[in-house]
Amino acid sequence: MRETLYGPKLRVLVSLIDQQISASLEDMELTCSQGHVMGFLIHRETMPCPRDVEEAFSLSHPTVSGLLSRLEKKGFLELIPDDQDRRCKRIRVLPKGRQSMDRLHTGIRKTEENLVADFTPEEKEQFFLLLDRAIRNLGGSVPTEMQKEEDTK
Amino acid sequence: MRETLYGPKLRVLVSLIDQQISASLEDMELTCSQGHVMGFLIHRETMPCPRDVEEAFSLSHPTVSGLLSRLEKKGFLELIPDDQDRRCKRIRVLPKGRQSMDRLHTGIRKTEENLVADFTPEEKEQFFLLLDRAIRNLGGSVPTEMQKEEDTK
DNA sequence: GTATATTGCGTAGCTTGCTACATTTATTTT
DNA sequence: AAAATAAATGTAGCAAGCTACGCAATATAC
Repeated sequence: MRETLYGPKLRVLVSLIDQQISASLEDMELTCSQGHVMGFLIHRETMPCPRDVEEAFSLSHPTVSGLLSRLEKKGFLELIPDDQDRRCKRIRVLPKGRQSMDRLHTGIRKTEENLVADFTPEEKEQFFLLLDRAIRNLGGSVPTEMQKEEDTK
Repeated sequence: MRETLYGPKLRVLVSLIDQQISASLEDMELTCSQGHVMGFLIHRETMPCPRDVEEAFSLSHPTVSGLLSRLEKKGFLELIPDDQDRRCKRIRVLPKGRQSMDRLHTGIRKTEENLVADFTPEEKEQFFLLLDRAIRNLGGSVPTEMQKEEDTK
């Protein structure tokens, strides 16, 4: 009867993913979190607001606020007040932000590939489903991330 | 053909685990990280030094330093200069620290149970193995955690 | 139409992680 | 023995996560 803790394994895994993606983003002045946010922003045709980022990544609004303001300071995006709803801000990705896309994508893609390098297609699918169920078991909601708009429920 | 990213799911899962364990430790004035460190410290018969904590959790020394000083401030432990080697400090767990153990263990256990609440035994085993393989695929080593001293290599 | 929620965001202040640099003590070289 | 190296910790400063509180704008209730 061995101690079977998932928590520590999950923690290590996340930190390895972070390290690997950060390394690939190093020369772009982007951290891993910032990279993911940029990835999300670039894939939206309508200009998202901070709230959308919160929901996409299950982050609190002060965290998102900090991320966006740092990205703005570095010239990756602009925050523009919305005329329709003056509570909201619209996020406009600037050229510098758009340039980061390729690097980011290959970084994430490569890390994701490495992660499941020796998995069979069935195991990949299984891993996916188990993660989703675990998230729901803890009362969380599965991140939709990079999905196209139509299948976001 | 949908985008299949494991990273975001893993991130969300870790953050849910943290929240849940933290919640169970709330009335002990302990955070999740502090709880884990206390768990480690209590299971050592010889008084550990900060360096041991660094290695056990793969944390940097400033991080450990911060954790320990907060735990000291709250009366869970004492940091005592070592006479043999005056560079080192020895960590003495105080009674208040010892009392935290039960709460911590049930907190972790309950979260772990919730996580895989609707998993069949086979799925639990599968999840385990997939996590281990993913960690190895990214060049990491599977955490041993809370092991007894004799089987720590 | 006014009163009351609700929503979106800002700020303050905390913990936890990091890197980089400094300091002190031990150890190793020479 | 003196000098150089290594080891354990301290400190500064940053990013990223959080909660709690506040405020302005919108939506809802009555």
